[in-house]
Amino acid sequence: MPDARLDRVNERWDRWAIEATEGGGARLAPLGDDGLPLGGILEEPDLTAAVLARPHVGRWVWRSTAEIYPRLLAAGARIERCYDIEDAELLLLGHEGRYGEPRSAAASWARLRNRPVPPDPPPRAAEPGSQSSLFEFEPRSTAGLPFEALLEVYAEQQRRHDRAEHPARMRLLTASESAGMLVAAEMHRSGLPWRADVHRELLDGLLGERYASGSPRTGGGGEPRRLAELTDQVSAAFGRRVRPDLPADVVKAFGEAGMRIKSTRRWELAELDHPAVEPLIAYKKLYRIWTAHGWSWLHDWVREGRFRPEFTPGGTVSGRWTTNGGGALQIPKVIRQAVVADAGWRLVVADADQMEPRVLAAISRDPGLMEVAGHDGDLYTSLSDRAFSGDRNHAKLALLGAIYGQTSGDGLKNLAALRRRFPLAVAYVDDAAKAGEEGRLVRTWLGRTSPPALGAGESDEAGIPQEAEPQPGSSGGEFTYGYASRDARARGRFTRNFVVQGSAADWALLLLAALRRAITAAGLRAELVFFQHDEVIVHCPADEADVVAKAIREAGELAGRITFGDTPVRFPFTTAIVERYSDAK
DNA sequence: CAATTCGGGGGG
DNA sequence: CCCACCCCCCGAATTG
Repeated sequence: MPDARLDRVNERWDRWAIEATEGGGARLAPLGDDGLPLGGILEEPDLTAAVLARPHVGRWVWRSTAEIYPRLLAAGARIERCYDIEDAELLLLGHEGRYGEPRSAAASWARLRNRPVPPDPPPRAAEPGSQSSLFEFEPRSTAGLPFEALLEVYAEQQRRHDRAEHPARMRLLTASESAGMLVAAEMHRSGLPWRADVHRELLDGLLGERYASGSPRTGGGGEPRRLAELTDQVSAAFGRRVRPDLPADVVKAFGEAGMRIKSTRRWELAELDHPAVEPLIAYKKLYRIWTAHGWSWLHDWVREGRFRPEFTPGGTVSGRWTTNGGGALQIPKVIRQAVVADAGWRLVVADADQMEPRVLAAISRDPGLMEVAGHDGDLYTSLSDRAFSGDRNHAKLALLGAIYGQTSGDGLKNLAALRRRFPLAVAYVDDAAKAGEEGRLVRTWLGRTSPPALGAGESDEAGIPQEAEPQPGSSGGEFTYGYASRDARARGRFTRNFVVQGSAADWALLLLAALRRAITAAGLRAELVFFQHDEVIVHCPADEADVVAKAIREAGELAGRITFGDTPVRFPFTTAIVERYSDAK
């Protein structure tokens, strides 16, 4: 029971730790500036009621958002901010160069106390069509760790932020990724509006009806008529039965026709002059839709007019999100016709314009590139006017080449022009590449840190130029390019791209947080329903659409200032207010 | 037999 | 000379 002192802090303090207890209750404690509990620990019988009774709490500190927030949402308790201890642990470990150590709160506490560190539990697979992690309703929300121990872990994490290279940025990183966790849970709950009837019509039109018999995987029907026809056309072109879905068979068939190919990739087939090419390419496109986004996918993933993928903020090393199940970040363009707003509602589809080049301008502080990125207009056009005599495509390729680490082709010439005009920008990514080649770590603007090179740490070679490795099957005496081995160069391309892609992901977290807050503050019915690297979709009543579009643009600019500080770089969006996702752009 | 790898395609 | 970066998902082939 709360004593009088706790009742007082209840009113005054805005940071509380909380955990769910067995039977739907909660354990909670107000925290001081040092992250330590101010007084005792409270126990209350109803988790949701405990949260709803404390609207003054500005930040809820908990072990895992994915574990606790879905049930709060289900009970109608949206919260403003949280701090996700296990997510922060992952970011802090990375920053400390301890990538790969277990990130559970239990592991963190064990390290604190010099006890045996438990390995992380294996990630569970997504459950098709699940409303949320409802089957996790009761289980081990405390994960075997006493609440007091969890609080110790949190307090120590606060001190670890202080020791980061840029403490304020690191705090912003963990806070914004925690906000991302809230957004992820809320998007899962809202779901992307999905018209199964439209999807089915689409499939019937593209693939034709299904013949009887066939693998259940493909929706209880056999191979669709259109695929069977294309298989016949391919076979006719070769003069024998050929299975288009078996690369080995296709390679062999072309060989028999006197055409040697290394693979059956689309671009390679497109080079060939042969009657089988056209039906083959058509087959591949449709086959992909059939297997990955066909009737079976629809059955597995769409419930009651919504597609509810599980979003994982920071799911990739660079900080980009992943989704778990359903392939939500790879929805083919043609399938987007099935994403339709509810009656009287709209989809506001917003795409950040040339996000990565703008981020490079912001992080490198290159004066010329900041100038180019300081306008809302097309960045590549503006770039080409300055340095590529008006050739937009050359400008674009050069910039992307610099960001990706292009090593050959026409882009290299253009890269030289880029280097002359934007020396700081190119130096920024070159430095990141050099760090990677030398086995050093690099960080995003906010402090997300690259994983170490494989075998780094055991080797004394970090920082020492390595010899090129002989190619398998080569006769030795391999020509060496610069100093770095093939692996080191690959790593250089990775770290080069990491600082840009990752800093863009930093910005995207702030964008989502700002947008979420703006929607709430304006009291809109709008819901964030989709996020894909540089693109957001908000589902809202038609009369809110203009306000939402404006809120997105403002959130983009705000995210730019919060993430990168004082910068002239703009972060504009292309927004479309549509009823169907496929009508955007 | 299940688990892993390969080849191909989808997204940014 | 490595022939750009980050991913997910599928079926077939291969491996344990």
